[in-house]
Amino acid sequence: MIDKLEMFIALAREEHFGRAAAAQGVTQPTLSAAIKQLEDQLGVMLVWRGSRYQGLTPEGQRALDWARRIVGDARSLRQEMRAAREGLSGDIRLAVIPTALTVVADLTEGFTDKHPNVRFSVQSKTSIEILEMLENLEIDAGLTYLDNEPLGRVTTVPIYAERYVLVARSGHPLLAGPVAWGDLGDVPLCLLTPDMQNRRIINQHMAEAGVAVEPQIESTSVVVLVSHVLRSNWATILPVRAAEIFLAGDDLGSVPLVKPDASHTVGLVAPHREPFTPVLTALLDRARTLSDIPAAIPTGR
Amino acid sequence: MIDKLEMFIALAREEHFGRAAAAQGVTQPTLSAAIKQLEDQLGVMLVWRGSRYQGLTPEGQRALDWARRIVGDARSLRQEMRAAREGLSGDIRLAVIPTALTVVADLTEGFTDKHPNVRFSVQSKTSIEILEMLENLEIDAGLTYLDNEPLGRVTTVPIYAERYVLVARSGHPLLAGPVAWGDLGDVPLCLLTPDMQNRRIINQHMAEAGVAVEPQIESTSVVVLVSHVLRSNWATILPVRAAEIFLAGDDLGSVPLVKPDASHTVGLVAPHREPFTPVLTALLDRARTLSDIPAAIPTGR
DNA sequence: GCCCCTAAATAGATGTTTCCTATCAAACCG
DNA sequence: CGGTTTGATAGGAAACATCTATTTAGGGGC
Repeated sequence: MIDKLEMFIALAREEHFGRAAAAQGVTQPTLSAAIKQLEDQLGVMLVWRGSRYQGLTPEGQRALDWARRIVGDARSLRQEMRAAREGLSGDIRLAVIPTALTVVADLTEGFTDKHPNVRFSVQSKTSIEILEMLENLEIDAGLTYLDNEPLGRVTTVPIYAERYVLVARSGHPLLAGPVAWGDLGDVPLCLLTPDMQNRRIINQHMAEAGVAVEPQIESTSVVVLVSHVLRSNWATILPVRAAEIFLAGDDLGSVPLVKPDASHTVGLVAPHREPFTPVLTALLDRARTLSDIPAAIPTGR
Repeated sequence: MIDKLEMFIALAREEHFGRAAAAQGVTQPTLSAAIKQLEDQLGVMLVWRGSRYQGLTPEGQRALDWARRIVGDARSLRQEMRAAREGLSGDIRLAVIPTALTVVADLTEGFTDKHPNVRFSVQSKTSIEILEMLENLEIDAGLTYLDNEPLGRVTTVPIYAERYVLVARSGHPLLAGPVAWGDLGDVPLCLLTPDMQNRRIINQHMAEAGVAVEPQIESTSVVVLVSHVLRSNWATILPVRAAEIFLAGDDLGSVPLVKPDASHTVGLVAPHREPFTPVLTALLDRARTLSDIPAAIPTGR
């Protein structure tokens, strides 16, 4: 039964019998049969049938919610029993927005010493993808914005308030002192792509300051942005925590972006499933110890 | 997997392999094997083993919590799909304290007209048993006190405030006017047994009024109490809602018990499992429409 | 309009799992 | 110390799951 629910979840996620089967490590006929059996046992159609996958029926949608719960709880049971057997162990699968990637090290610091059998798997995703993956049980927790766009039913632990700096090559004229959002009108910028919430936040602040956003370079990767900034007179806008790591040398400089002093909370999100498994509890605890780290605003150099 | 969790729950409830097997409709070796497989899959011992059942290990206890959730959610899934298929249908299993038995009719009234395929199964239990059965998934909802003793993690819908009357044969001298708890010192009483919360409430009020509680007849059944009262000069103390049904004829009379005007809330309790199944939602809604019924206090006749 | 390609369903074979009956071993009780 | 209760074990039949191979059904391209 639980196996079949897993397959059903995979099907809803992949929207394709063959891919869902592959994801579950079974063949396509096996998955087809499992879905059919599930439908027989529940006495309702779950999937619109044609010669190809055509989405879930309304009942299928409701069943999917229950399936996620049941499968999630079953995994929690197994995980907790393993923790009881051999201490904290296993994988923690994290998905993180690009601008918070450096914060993962704060989370894992000390954690891996205390729990050597816990492994982390970290992937960079958009905030929307993070919430989807959380729903689909593809990750155990995410690191993303908490206060900007709706989250759904999750547990959150705020970790820090994101503040923004303009980053440019050393000697860039704007690095002389604080820059207002409104001053960015004709600065050539490299920014994240608009599917990133960080970019939408920047768009919003610039729109409020009355300037147009027309970046010359867009990327899903902060590294791409920074390497462009290093080569030319482009500038980029980054959260302090994301910029710090690139500011160690003398090549780059940063100044705070003011008017307004924008701030958005970033933190850990986890499925709201009481009680939490021991590993997740430990991770949330670790996040809580971090949650007082002040987001220092460095000045330009 | 879910079947095995069901067997595990049954074992924890029955505390006996043979009985648990019978309760699940399987043979004892099957249940033994299921528990062993569960232990193998989870990699921990769940049950203390000797030549007989010796309780759950700590891991078993934690696993039991998860098992209840998973099995409960799986049942909810099945129930909701059946509701989607053929409208509201199925059994609602209720357990009710003896003094609230008459209120069940208020709950079912109108409900069975609207949902002809819903069947009710009602059993009379103590408030403690009701909570246990709720935990063990043996009932879908209970009707019991909400405000007196701790309930645990459940959803509650208050329905009415219980108020108490003294019930005696017509012509009994005490029926002349309101009776204070303190006046009951040497009245011969028939009361519920002390495992009933109603009796503990009565004990408490009488103790506070400084009189001893020494009933001559104790029973778990209100009918037994009333039939004794009908035959002799005994009196009994009942909530208004429980007494009403016996007061239609001229044989019995009742007077309010005052000083203090004791009042305890009675209502529906259901497992807290979001989202609720359609049947349970309907039942809770029905209870909410009842929750304004004033508990009228009749005077003696 | 026809053909081809992709996607899902079906058929049949094979291996695994489940669950029964029968029996055994250990502990408890008188 | 024998009888009884309780759970574990063994062995076999039935049910189930999963695979490979094949068929059926749409959809798109030409």
